[in-house]
Amino acid sequence: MTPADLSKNILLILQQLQQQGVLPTAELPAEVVIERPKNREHGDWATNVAMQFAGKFGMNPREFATKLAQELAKVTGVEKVDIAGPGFINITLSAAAAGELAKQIVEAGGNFGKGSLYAGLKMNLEFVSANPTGPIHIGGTRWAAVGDSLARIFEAQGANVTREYYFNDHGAQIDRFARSLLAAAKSEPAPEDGYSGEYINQIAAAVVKENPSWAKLEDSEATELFRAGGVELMFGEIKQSLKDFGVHFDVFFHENSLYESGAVHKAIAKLRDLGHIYEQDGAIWLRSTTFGDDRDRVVIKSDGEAAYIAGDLAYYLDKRERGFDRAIYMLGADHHGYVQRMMAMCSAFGDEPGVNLEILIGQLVNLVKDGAPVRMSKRAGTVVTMEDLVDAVGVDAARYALTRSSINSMLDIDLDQLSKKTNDNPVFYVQYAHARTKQVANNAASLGVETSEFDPGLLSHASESDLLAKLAQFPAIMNHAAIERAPHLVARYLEEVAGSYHRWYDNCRVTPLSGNPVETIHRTRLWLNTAASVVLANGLKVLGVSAPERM
RNA sequence: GCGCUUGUAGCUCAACGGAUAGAGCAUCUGACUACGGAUCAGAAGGUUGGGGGUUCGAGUCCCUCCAAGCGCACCA
Repeated sequence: MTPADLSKNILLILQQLQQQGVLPTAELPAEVVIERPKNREHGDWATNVAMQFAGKFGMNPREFATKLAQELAKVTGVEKVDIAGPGFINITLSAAAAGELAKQIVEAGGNFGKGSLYAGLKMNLEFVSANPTGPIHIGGTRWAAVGDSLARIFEAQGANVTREYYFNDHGAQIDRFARSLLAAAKSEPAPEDGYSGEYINQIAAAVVKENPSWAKLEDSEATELFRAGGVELMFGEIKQSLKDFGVHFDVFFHENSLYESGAVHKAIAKLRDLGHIYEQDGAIWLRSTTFGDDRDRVVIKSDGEAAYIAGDLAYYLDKRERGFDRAIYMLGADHHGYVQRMMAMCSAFGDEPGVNLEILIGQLVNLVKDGAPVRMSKRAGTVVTMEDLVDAVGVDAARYALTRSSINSMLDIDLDQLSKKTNDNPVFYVQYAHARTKQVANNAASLGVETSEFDPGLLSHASESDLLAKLAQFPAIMNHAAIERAPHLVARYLEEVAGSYHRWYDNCRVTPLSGNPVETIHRTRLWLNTAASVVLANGLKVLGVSAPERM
């Protein structure tokens, strides 16, 4: 008996009561929410359905709750139903009904926690998309961790997810990058608005090595040489970093390709046909104010060059033409000003904002040293890259730390904390719980405890009831995390599971004390131990964190 | 000035509009001749930034004020 089962049962009972005329006909709730009460005395599960819907039936909540409770108490596996406060319905399950779940989880294995919320939906999730003018720094690293987890969460709901990275390899910043490389090759100071740093020197040297005759070229040709070579090297480095971080992208999309293929002009032509393009002051404009933007946007500048948004138009159209039902962009808070114009663009194409196009804004990562914020600066040596972070704490700790907070909150990364390699990351708490499940299983095997028996009624200790209830919530957590686009919910949940598991371990032995016989209860607990193992492993996988057998 | 996000324990952060606001770290006190002590039990720690409002019920929704980060281009 899981919370989902309870929910279904309650809906069924409400329908029956209506048919019997006990309840008046009124629209039934689409879903009955079952919660785990914070207070143990309130039973195993609780629902507030009476308070939320009694009004619609013209009844007071307690009266409604009483009628529902009478029927609910008859359901097999339900031991006790109480009505509390303004109309909470508190449900206590029999130990056997609750314990049944251990076996279900073990049998579901890697599938436990999956759902069908987005079955068949083609999603394009674009994240990181850091400019290829330098290595990925800590901010982009956050999106790498969160975005990949989110993709896994969507996939667990049946979505077909394409992870995509957009390389801004077109336009002025790449020009600056190319000129910076050329300057470095000539041992000249970096251009005023250019890039500098050790990595620029290294890339320049690498391009020089590949093209020994570069110095004979005109500056314009040499710049092209350095552009192509530099961008290529940067791509390679970024891809390698992402791979080392455990993040796989299905598509690396090059902005430049939109210009080379004519997709930009095609997109503008389409908008022109739709009547949303006009000309003024020598420039081509998108009338985005029609769709809620606070001003119209220049698409082609008066000098004939495309504005940045031109690429975005073509890129979005390209995604839709590739068959994606939903294009999700993950952007940093410094880009939140784009949301309105992007949504306007979506509308202009005749699509539905928020459905076909969704933009997730995440807050930036702050660097902190000695309690004071520091600005990332190459000269001051305070740039923290993805590689730096991984070198300092490892992939598991890095991904976990970046994923366990809501993207709506700013994250402080403490430089000293990083270099200390401390044990205060909760990931170790969770991983240790998983390792423990494996060690317990090993001990059980060597002492001849097997899964040949399962008597769920024996899982009656308070810590077992607590652990079972916690495990039962995993599918709901995964569903919620998908709807809210919030991978941190999974991390927080795992910490709770780990806590429940550790407490259970402390109270209930899977292997008998030496000299004592193996009994049914030990064999039954082995199922629960494996169930905990399954949930911890499935959850850690969603976060891209390893589930070690020993630490 | 306008907009987006945030403000919760000493610190980092949780909490579908639900009951006594929770974890980890840090602090203090206990627990292995018992499946790994990277653990557990317990203590302490809060006017959820201030003030109004909505309702059976508000950290959560609305208004307002305060504070912080970010953004308001024919830059990318």
